[in-house]
Amino acid sequence: MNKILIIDDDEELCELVSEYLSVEGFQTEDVHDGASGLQKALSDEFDMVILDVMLPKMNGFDVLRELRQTSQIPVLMLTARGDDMERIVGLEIGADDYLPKPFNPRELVARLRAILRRVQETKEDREVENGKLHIDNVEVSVAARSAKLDGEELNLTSVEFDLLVALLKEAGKVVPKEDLSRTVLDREISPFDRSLDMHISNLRKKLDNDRIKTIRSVGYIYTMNI
Amino acid sequence: MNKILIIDDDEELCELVSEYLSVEGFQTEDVHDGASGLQKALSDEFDMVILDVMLPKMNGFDVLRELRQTSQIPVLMLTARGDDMERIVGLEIGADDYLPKPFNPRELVARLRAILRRVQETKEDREVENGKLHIDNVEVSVAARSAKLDGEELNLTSVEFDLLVALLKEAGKVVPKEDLSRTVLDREISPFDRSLDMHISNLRKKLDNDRIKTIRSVGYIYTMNI
DNA sequence: ATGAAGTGTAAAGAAATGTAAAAGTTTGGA
DNA sequence: TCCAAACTTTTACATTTCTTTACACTTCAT
Repeated sequence: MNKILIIDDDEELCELVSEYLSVEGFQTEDVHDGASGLQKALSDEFDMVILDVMLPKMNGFDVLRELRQTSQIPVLMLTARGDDMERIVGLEIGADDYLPKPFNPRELVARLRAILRRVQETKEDREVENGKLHIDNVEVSVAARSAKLDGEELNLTSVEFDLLVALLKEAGKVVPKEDLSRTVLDREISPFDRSLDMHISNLRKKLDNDRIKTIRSVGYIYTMNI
Repeated sequence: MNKILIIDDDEELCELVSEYLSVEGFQTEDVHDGASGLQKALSDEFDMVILDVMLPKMNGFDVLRELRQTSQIPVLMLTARGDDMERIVGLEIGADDYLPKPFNPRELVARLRAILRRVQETKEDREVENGKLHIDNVEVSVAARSAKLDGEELNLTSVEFDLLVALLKEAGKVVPKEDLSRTVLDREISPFDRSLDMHISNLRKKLDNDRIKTIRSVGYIYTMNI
């Protein structure tokens, strides 16, 4: 569930929006001036901010500028209809979108979802780019050469780590022993080489889930839920 | 330089926008119907697409829907002013933003930058500028031959410093012992030469993080937090 | 069922690594 | 020049990691 912070001095509007958003599956909280809005926004408990430009004490642009010093939280700004300048300034100092008042609540939701989707995707892209593999309860960072099971660091040897990565990269597909030997042990497999089997055995012990299955006379597969 | 594909049947508008965008530092190319627009968009040579809704042969929504089957390229849609429905549909099927026509070119640029900012933030993590290596909490100035951990000067010997630089330059990749011996100790490694291992051991003590990992029978790797 | 081939894994053996301490080398000042 | 401190390399041994061996067990074709 996404938590959204609404910063707007119009309490009636806040209530209306909150109601609509809760129907759409968002959790909301609203504050009515810039200073306390900024404080809340920096508190790290929200996924997104809806920010009005016209505010008592500290206007929306000032809040946004302050916020962007340290935070990347997505911000959708509410502006007066037709004021192009305001829209531009907002986007240039780091708003993710704006919506002119008065707005259609359906459109508000569509925009919120568009922004969240964007953020989510770039996060995933970044993870992939940096070599993160995340399958069910195991999480592997290739760059950090660390593997976690249920959030807890696994103490894997170098070969075990490479083996896990090789399997996770092809999760759900059978990986032939020949391939594993080449990528993990860096040599061709020979008829009585049991080294790989031993590493599988040790890895299974450490993972302690039954995800690594054997495909007789072919290789191994890391199975996924669903 | 970012390459932008403009899909709009209004050739005059395409030219105007292209001109404006080139001044702002973008490269552009324009096509005037949906089918060839889709083809271009899938060609992987653009960083972003500006897509008009009203198009001959294949309208903007159809193009977007097709495009989203396989591509995550950012798309900004151009819609008729005031048509909420269009905006919403566009966002829901995967546009990253929309802009109602007629639009202020400054606003177009602001929106393009906002979207690209989101997408491009990935590349900023490692700075390798003017002889400085900065990875997580260690910072090395090659020119000054100084290394800092959490802002505090590390008292490294000459070999330790060179070793750290050699590892940081390839952070996230395994550096073979042979290479390290050549670049750091300036000699070929021999079977029972343990000098490098000692320097690694001493460097690890001083760094006091667990970033330097061993890859048995290959070399060492400086791992990164992601 | 029966045997051949493949697999699981404990345990022994081999190889590589970690590191304290000794030995050798360099450096900078008196 | 000589010495002492700082640095590097070698030595030696403990430890870890990887491979091989050995044997019990499973699977599959006959």
